[in-house]
Amino acid sequence: MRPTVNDIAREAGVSLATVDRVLNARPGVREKTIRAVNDAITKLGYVRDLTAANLARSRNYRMAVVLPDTESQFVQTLAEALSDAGSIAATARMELKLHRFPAEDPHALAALLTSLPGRGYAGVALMAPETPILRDAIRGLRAKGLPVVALVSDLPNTDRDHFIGIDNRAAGRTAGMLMGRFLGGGRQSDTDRGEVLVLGQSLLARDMIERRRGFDEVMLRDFPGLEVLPSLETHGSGQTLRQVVAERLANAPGVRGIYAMGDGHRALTQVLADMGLSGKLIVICHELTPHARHALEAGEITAVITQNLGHLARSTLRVLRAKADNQPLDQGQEQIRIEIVLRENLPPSPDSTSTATSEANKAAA
Amino acid sequence: MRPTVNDIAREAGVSLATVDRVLNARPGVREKTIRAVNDAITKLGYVRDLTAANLARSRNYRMAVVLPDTESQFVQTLAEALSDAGSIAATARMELKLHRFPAEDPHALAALLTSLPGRGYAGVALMAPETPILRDAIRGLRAKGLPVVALVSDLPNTDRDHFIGIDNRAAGRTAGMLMGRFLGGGRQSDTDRGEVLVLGQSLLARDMIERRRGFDEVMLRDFPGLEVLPSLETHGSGQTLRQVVAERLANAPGVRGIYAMGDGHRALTQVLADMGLSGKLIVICHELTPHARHALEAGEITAVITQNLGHLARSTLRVLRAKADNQPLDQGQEQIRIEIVLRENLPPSPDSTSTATSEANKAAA
DNA sequence: GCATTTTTGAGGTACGTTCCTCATTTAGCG
DNA sequence: CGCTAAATGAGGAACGTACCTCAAAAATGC
Repeated sequence: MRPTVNDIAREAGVSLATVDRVLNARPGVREKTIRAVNDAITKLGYVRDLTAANLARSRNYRMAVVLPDTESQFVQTLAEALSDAGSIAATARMELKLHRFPAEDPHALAALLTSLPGRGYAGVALMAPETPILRDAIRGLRAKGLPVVALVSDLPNTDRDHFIGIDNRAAGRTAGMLMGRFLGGGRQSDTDRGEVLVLGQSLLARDMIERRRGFDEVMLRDFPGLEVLPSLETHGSGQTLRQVVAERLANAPGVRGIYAMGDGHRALTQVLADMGLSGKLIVICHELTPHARHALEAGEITAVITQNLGHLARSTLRVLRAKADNQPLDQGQEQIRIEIVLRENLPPSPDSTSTATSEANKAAA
Repeated sequence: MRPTVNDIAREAGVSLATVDRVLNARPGVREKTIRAVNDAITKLGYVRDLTAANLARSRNYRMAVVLPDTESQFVQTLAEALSDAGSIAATARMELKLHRFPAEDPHALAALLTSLPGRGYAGVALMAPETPILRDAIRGLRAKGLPVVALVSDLPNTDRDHFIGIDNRAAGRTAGMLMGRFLGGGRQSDTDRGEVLVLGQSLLARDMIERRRGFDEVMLRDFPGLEVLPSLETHGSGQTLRQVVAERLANAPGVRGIYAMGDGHRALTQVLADMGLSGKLIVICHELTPHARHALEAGEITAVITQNLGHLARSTLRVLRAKADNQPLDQGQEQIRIEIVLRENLPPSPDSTSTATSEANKAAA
């Protein structure tokens, strides 16, 4: 049998109350006694039973997740992953509420954030671009004792407790290395000449900037024969994307690869198909959305750099809870990895994910 | 507030005892009453509080993990990951015991497995090659109600409840695609001629066979210009590896890539360095061991196909617990992905992993 | 309508913690 | 040494569920 607090008390020759004071760092215990209790703990190999502890505390975790109201498939998939993770975590006394804010309105976002503490939240996860007013709002949340976690895109100059997402600079470097190598680079033959097109939604978003920076870094250093063209902005519109890509490809016959830093896989594969270029270019893009999956399977996209959104969602919950409890994180588990997906290692489609809730219910019944 | 069993009883107009009977599928309740209770459950959105339930049951999960006593860095890293995950999971009433068996002795393994149920285990995870006697042993465990999970290498023809690991055939295909593309394949130029060396510990192990099969599949289909040489066996010995590789490379000047399906990264990079070939060949291998990390960083290895052992370890615990409780799995979470690691997306070294335990203790104190 | 079986209710104890209160002991200090 | 403040002990209630017993009520068969 595992030792309990009572065993510790007996072993240390103190009362249960004292053990409790030591365990929960309550004041009014002598150094010497604390040591005695800790010795007993290590001697018996006591491990606090968190289930019992949480029960006694009747601790529950109501968490807010704040996302932009963009309709992009990425944000949508993320929202689904989060709500799935939330409904599974319900058995562990967690509750997760999704909030949306108008993507281009920092003031609305700040107002929303400011209103959160009053609604009984124990923590906030947030995906948003960094603005001064957001910084203030986050400071306010932290001051009220709420942990704040940045999602997908970091907010390095704020008080946020943690960032959950990938290093976009490294992701860009990864894309660069793949692009260079796939184009036969590094072998100094004349075949590694050519041009590479880069697409981004908006060059203002920090993640896009970092990806581009990482991409350029590697291309310049390792693949000098390849010329990377200036980024084309799509502003999140498929229409614009098709237009600018078609125009550029028509004028630049030397283009052999495309690096798509943002969304818009469907528009991209479509314009390539229209021009009869499907499968003829090396196409590398980000985020394994359903469209990207199809395009990979069809050979229209060569590789996808992605982050596992299910992992990201579960990590968000774990990190928020740990921060709310002032507990340490399992760094290895919370590290979101930069995944490279080819057609060959495409994980099976998680179609069943959305039914996870109903399955859990069935089992409980 | 979340509804409790008492709320359900009140809502359904029955007693607490009846609700309990329904919830735990105990006999002696009329169909009609069961329906009333379930209606109340759905109406109030009741979710069973697993922490309280486990506490009441004083349920604890003592799990056995059985690994071969190989000294390979892979098995060692896996063992560490498992024991780390185990000590973290201790707070959730889980206890994990590692057992080793003589790698070449199926009878010793079977004897070990047969002795497990008596020792109070609630589940068994197992990494071992499939043999008839093992099949019987697993059947015996299952008959005694113990869930059995295959680790790393599947045991498809046994009664095992679940397999935790990657699809090695797909991993081989992934390696093949990378190898072909990195060697400039698919462009029909004469530069994609060349030979590829394949190394494996033993051609008998099922995972090696599958990797080789997947690799060949892609190479034949997509990169006909590249010739894949017959596998060289290293038998897990660095000595042998160095010898056979040196000999082959000396005799086959056309070799431009090496696919190492098994362990032995150190021996491989060493022989390449000795021959002045470091960084001159495309080298793809499996498992992100510490040596592989260094070699990646140094540019001696081009890419590593790997599975996240921390994830695998945590998944093992979750799956065993779910199986022991007859609960459904979160498929998305338990799916181990085939990861491609280049120098550019190498995750930060998890040096801190081994201190996770002490950190948790500190926090608890 | 009666006896019998089935179903339901009432109540209690337990799980391992947390977090109270109040009394008692001990240490520190002049 | 006595006084005060600090430290400790003793005990109990609570968290939400599981599981037990015994009695009461309802349904069933004849």
